[in-house]
Amino acid sequence: MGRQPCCDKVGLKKGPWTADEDKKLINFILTNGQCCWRALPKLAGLLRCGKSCRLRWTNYLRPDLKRGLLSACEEKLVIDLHAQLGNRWSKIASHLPGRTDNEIKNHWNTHIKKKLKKMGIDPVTHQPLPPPTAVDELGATESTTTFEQSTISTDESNDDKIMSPFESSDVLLVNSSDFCIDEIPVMEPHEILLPPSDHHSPSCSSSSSSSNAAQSFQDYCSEILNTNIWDQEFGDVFDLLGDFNGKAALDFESSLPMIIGDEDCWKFDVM
DNA sequence: AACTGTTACAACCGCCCCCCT
DNA sequence: AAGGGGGGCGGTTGTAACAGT
Repeated sequence: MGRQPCCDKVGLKKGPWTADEDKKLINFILTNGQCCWRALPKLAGLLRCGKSCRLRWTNYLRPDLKRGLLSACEEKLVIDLHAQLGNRWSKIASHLPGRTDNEIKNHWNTHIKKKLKKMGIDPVTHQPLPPPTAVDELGATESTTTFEQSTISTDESNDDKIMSPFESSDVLLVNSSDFCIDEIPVMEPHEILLPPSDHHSPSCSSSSSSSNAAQSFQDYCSEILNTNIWDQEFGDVFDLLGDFNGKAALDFESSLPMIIGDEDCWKFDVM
């Protein structure tokens, strides 16, 4: 009855990952690349289920992740994309390189929802909220409107028809090979390119040329593993990775915007 | 200083989709 | 064409950190 669990949960560890587990996971992927997640924990010597490993890697350990709060421009983009895509966080994340669906979802639930409500905008429908009723003021009712009830279709087949907010006179820089989280390739460690380690600029700051950014993941991880980073904040470590360093662009597939650049390049009036 | 409430986010759960056989 | 398995996705939970009293 029902489907088998993704793994035999007996004896498997749950909860927060330790530095040692992280190290094992990174070491394994560094050596072997991403392979079958189900088999990975055993091969890597981890008492975790494959799913947990995948999540840990994609949401936290992946070297191309940006850390820290979403910038104002990213936030605007998220709101705009949410208006068009609804809660399809992975789709939204694919337009923000270095951000994960989980991160965006969390940020939406903890920050943006409240901001929109304060502004009198329904975070579900993106329409102006009706004036609060007495019942609302007692906090007894929460909006029960679902995204499906809104005017925006969530039908997958309509993805192509999504209106770009940048249809007018915006200058768009388009690069079809731009990184897209939705399409994380199975990479060998040597295929992962990183910015130089002296790149410490904060998010959305103007930053230096990326032309010298080629450093293999292998080199990078070796550096990390040799410098006892496991005693440090992970954020400090992956800050080495810097941030994206280019322009805002239009994603070919969906005609939706995606950030590939710094804030100065963000010329779109999203709201 | 101690306690309580709130916030933020990492991690888990279960369903769904897609690919392979 | 059907069934099964792996991976992806969105919703939810747990908990640490922080703020307020």
